Amino acid sequence: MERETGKSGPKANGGANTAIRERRRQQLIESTISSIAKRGLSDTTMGDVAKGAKLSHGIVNFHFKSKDQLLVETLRTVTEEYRSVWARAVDKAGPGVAGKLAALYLADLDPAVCTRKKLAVWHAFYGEAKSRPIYREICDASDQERMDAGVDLVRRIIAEGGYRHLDPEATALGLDALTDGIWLQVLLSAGKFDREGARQTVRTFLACLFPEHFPLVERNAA
Amino acid sequence: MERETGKSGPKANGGANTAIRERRRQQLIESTISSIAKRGLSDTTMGDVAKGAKLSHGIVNFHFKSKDQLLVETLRTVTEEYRSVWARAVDKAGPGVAGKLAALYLADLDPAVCTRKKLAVWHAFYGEAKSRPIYREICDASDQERMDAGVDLVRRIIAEGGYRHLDPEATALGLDALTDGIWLQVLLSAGKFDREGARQTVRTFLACLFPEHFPLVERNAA
DNA sequence: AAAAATTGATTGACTGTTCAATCAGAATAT
DNA sequence: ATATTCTGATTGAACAGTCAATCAATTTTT
Repeated sequence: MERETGKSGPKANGGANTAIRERRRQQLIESTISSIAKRGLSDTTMGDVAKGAKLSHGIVNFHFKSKDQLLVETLRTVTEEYRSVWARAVDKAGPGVAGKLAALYLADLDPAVCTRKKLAVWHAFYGEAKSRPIYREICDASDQERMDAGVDLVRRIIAEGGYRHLDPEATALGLDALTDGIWLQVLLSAGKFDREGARQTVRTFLACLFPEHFPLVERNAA
Repeated sequence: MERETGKSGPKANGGANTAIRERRRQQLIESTISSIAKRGLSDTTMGDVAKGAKLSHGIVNFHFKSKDQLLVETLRTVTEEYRSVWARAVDKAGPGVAGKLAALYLADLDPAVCTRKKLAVWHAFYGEAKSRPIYREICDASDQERMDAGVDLVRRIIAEGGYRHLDPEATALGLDALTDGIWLQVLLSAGKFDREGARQTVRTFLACLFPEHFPLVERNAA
């Protein structure tokens, strides 16, 4: 039955129902995130994922070649989301270096990425990064990009403020470590995370590093 | 070699050869650490552990009631080791507050704890902390103790230096985050970790926070 | 002789993957 | 328009493999 002749064109049904396909994939990835956050990576089964997405058992392997691929794409999704959050934050910040710098490092505390659910996913993969090089590759690209952005801004603020005692790479690495560490505290703290407090801490550290750019506000002896 | 005769009492052979028993347990825990670091937590099997310890597969369940218990005791061991490292470091440091403070936070970079193997173990458990409350309990005790020590020292150094703009809890939390974040970088960096550089970074942050206590050395424009 | 360790086998539960059958919706043909 | 055909999406069951745990018989160590 010659169907592909005529208007259908070459890719005919190749991109058949891409809409529903993509929605299902998103749905399953979302369910994977939830399951990892709730049960951990090792206790997340294909059945859990399917059930969480309110789909049948066998469907996961229809949309994803294997469990491994599902996990990889889940990590990729979360990573990409994070990347876009900090990139947009830096972009939105004013033209000043200090503002951009603060935006970059405070972006880690954005409610869109700084939730226990998301952080549980990150760290679940971190725990296996050593045995699964692919996990590292995915994160590395994002991390490197952010690190470069940080070093660039730090270098510029050092030039502006004459902070001769600071090394750009080391300082950016330290600020990176600071926010990563705060993430860990969010993950391990039993829900009682003070976001505003964390933002204040980051600002204080920035103020101590770059006093010419960030005002050191006297605290009330509360 | 009077073992269970005489004084052993009622539990007779219950605690028969405690020495060798304890050595085997340590041996198996050590193997568990290596396996987690190499394969990740979810791919670590009882067989792997036994093989790594060069013991037979049936023996693991002889020394540990279950796999879960083995994992818990592994985490406990690593945690305890860490605790003793920083406690000793603070103790050994001179009487000055600044020295103790530096010792506390630099202890995280001690080669005894700051190895990818050990850090992989930590983070493997972190990834499942949410679903396994027992993991959190073990870490929490240690973390709280260290946090208290940090807050105490920070509070004293603030008093000494009149750093009125710093909040003790927030600052200690930030320094904690800094070293935790460096750990993460060690774990994810492909082996090329610069320990001395990390120590320098920590010192620089301390110097910016407490300039009266830590000299801010001018860097050579390298 | 008693404790510790080994070996091999076995059980039961669980999991990722495959697959035949069915469904739903749109395109095609009548 | 109606019937027919096609195809991707979905289901549920079955399969094959793995793993933790247990056990009995045996050997080694102390």
